[in-house]
Amino acid sequence: MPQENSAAKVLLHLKQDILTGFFSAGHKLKMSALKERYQVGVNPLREALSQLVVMQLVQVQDQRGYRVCPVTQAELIDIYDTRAQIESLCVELAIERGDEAWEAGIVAAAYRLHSNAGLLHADADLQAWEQLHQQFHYAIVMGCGSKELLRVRLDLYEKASRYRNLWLRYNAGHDAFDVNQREHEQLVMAVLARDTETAKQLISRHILVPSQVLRGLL
Amino acid sequence: MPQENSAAKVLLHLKQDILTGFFSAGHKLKMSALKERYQVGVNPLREALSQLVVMQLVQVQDQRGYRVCPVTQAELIDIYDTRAQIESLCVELAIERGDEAWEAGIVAAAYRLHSNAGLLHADADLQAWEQLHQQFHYAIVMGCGSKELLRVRLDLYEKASRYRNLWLRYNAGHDAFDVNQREHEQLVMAVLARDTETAKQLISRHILVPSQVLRGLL
DNA sequence: AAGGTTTAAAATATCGACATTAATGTCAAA
DNA sequence: TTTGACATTAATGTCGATATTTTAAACCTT
Repeated sequence: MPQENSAAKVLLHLKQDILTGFFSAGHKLKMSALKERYQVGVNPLREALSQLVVMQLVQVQDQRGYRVCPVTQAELIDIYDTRAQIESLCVELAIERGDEAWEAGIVAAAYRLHSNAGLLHADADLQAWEQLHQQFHYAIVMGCGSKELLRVRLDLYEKASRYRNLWLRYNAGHDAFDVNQREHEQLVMAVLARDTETAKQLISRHILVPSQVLRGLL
Repeated sequence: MPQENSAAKVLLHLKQDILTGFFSAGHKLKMSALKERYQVGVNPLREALSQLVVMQLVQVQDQRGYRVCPVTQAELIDIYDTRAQIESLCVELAIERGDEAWEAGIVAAAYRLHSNAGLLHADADLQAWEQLHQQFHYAIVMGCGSKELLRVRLDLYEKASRYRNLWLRYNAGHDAFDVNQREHEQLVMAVLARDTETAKQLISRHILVPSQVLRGLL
């Protein structure tokens, strides 16, 4: 059994706690509290925190410890705009480079997402739906075939998660999701038809709409 | 005087040592050797190494320590292709959004780069030229106005540095630089004329040419 | 009472040491 | 000679302790 070092375990847990909002933006991350919560010493904690600093989820002030990066409206807009640009780029390249297996993957992921639309109405499984949603969009962009580009995309996705989690709570039970479903269908059609321009416009809007909702919340 | 913690100092130094090739690809990074070289204990070292793992410059094998990420031709191609895409995107947005101050900055940076072309023939100052080169391209892309996009671009630039340093040594004294100079002039003209398509093609080629030279070296 | 200074408390950053795990070398048996 | 098991060596990962720095609280001065 590959028992990974405790810094890695703490990293995953702490990252989740930040992305889900358990530790809210600007919150001071005291060593004593973190030691208590994750049951590890200071050194693994500092390793995990150092990594989160690189991911820009945590700030470090010298000799003054760590705190969760604050969220701002300017950053929200920037992240979502950039995500829209990067995702568009991925879609463009995927349409250019994708093969038949890629097409099949998209159809399969779209089917799974559509089948489980019911998850949206029960708050408990919102995260499960989000995972299917994520897998659907990944099925499309993976066709670009570039590990680096997909990594950039994932970084931005995770950075946006803190904001998105707000949006998910806000929209639970709202009908914004119906619009969402239609957008997915249109996107699949445009992508499979290799209609680059339409697909790029659709994916861009798909990402930017929640951002506009969120602006009102900050 | 803001005496930053030693992990941060080690990070900068170690990063340079990896990017410049002092620690070559695949090299095992033993704690004892690093302690000796940077004059610090294991904990600051582990912090710095953790951060480099996130930056994908260092790999960690559990209970088997750290080693410099290997370089492969596949990664080289992917990084440079992605850089070309991202830089094109930055240029496109910059042309769309840039103002007069942005234009002035480009002209100034181009002038400085052109004036110091002599640095190319003396090996000692190759890094100085590279810095001017970097500032020139930054002057162009900064017009896009997106911190996130510029950060992505910087990440890729740094990841490419290991490969680029090979290229710089290989090309020292060669006439590939003359071509380089002409490319810069053309790029400035296209950008200032707000000719998006030409500018994108030029910047893409500008990035991809060294990559093709490097393929032969790996 | 307001403001600045000193003192006490808490938190952080680093080191040294220890337990655990992997790598290396040795030796016997096939 | 090669192979496999065992012992030795080396390196990693973690914790507790310490020195330094920041934060706060109390105190004195005006």
